[in-house]
This record gives sequence, structure tokens and C-alpha cells, in this order.
Amino acid sequence: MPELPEVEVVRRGLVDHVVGRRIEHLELRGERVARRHQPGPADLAAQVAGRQVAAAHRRGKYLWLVLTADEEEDLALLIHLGMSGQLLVSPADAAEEKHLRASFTFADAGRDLRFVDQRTFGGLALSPLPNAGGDERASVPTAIAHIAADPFDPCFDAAATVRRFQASASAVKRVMLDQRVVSGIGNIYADEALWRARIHGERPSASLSRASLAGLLRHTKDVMSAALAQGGTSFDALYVNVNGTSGYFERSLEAYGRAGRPCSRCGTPIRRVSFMNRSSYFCPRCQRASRPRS
DNA sequence: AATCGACCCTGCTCGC
DNA sequence: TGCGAGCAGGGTCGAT
Repeated sequence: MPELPEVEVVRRGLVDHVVGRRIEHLELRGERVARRHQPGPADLAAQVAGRQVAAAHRRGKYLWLVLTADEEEDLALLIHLGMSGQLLVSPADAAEEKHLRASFTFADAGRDLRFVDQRTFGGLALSPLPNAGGDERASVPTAIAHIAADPFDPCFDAAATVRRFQASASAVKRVMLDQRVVSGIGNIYADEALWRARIHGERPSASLSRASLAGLLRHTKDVMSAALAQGGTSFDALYVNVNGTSGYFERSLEAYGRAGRPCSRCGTPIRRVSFMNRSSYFCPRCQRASRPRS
């Protein structure tokens, strides 16, 4: 479920509730939650135990905890929430969630951190952190080196990203969702940004002007900023993330999930079409697939 | 090299 | 009431 704004809310929750604590034990349920960690779940749990959580970072939809230990290299514990992952901060005696996949206890005997994930597309993995001691903000775990900067990253290069869009033979929405080009955008915010920019998602990316693409990227950042501002309001101290949804932002959506309801700009009913095995929502009047013929 | 569909899961809703 | 189809905001992999 979560896209960049929701993952950022989770990251902030980790900063508040987990950073600075020492992990005592990690219990993993099943193989699948650690499937991206090649040595397997037992190795992951063993390496994590006893380490201090020094920081919580994010790139796009990926989160990682920087784990430190005396005389050892820093290590990144990567967390991806997939479609349905949640991180919960729970009292140790709280009832076990139905889809609990991982549970951390801490040396301070405070509240536990739990990873709950119904659809199991999420998971945990360990990854080295390159150039430790260098610029920490630029240090991204090697396992996600292929993930591009997101629009909030100081490293994000809008002009270079526009060039990538212009060089692609694919539909512009497909490029927006390609995490190697720009990260953090998912189906909801892609549709919302396209609506704001009045661009049809199936238009060839390369057919759009540099100015249109730059505008689209600005809209993408703007809509995610607005969602983040509202997602923060739904924060509950008991949870690192409340429910994986966009908090109160759902009521602000202009296109996504609004099939048949009037476009707030022109009144034309929003259309839903199938695209990339998903759904796309758009205004057929404001967002033309091709220039109307005269 | 770039592109695109298949696939990985569980649970809910809808129509028959 | 039961049952299958379709759908859900993720990423990766293999075939072209």
C-alpha cells in the first residue's frame, strides 16, 4: 500500500521510537520475510542481535536502519513494506497480530517493534553500507543501488530525470513507476500528479516537452508533500504507522479511485482503465491521450 | 540494452 | 449461502 509519503511517516516513527535503542533479539516467522536476504532468516537474526540502531533512512519506498556495533562495520537493515506491510510499536504483552512476520525486542525492555504484512510482498534484508565514514546522506545500501533518488532527496537531479523521461520509449506513467528512474512514486500518486499536470499516462514519455515533464515532476513532489503533511496528522503514538493508508489524504484525491465521479476541474466523469495489470484513473477531457483532431 | 508480461501472496467484494 | 472472478497503493525476474 505505501508510497513515499506513507513510508516517510513510518521512517519518522522509527526515529521517534527505535533509533538509539539496542536490539536484543529478532524473531522471524517463516522463510519468506527474509527471502531477499540470501543467507536466510537465521543469519539475519544472528547478525542483528546486539546491535545499536543509529539511524533510520529512506530512499523512495525503501527504509533502512543503520546498525552499529563495536569493532564492526556499519550494516543496513533494509525494510520494504510491499503492498501491505506495517511496522507497529507494541507492548511486549500485546496480542499477536494475525500476519506477524518479524518481531524485535530491545535491551531496554521497552516496547517491541513488529513487522506485520498480510500479502507478504514486503520483507527484511541486510546490506552493506558503502563508504562508511564518508558522506552519510549519500550512502545508500548496496542492495538498493539501482533505486533512483526520490524527489525529496538532496541528490535528486530534476534535469537529469527529465532527460531519462525523454529517452524512454515507454508510456509516461510507466516511466513514473520505474523506480530506477525516479523512486517513491506508486499508482496513486502517479495518477494524481498526471491529473494535476493534465497529462494522459499512456502518452509516450518521449513525446512530452521538457517543460511538461519538469512540471509533471513538480506536481509529483507537490502532491506527495501534501499527502505527507496530512499523513502526519493521523500519527498515533502506539504505532510507527497507523494503517498503511494515506491517512486523511484519501479524501483529497482528485483522480485515483474516483471512477464515475466528476472531475473537480471540468465535471467530466473520471474514467478507470486497465494499465500495466493495474488501474489508471484520469479525466478524459483534461488528460487527452492524443491531440483532438479538428 | 530496453521493454513488458508473469509472478509472488492473502483477503475482500461482487455477481451469479 | 457458496463459489469463482476480479481487485488491492509492491518489486523482481525471465523472455523477447
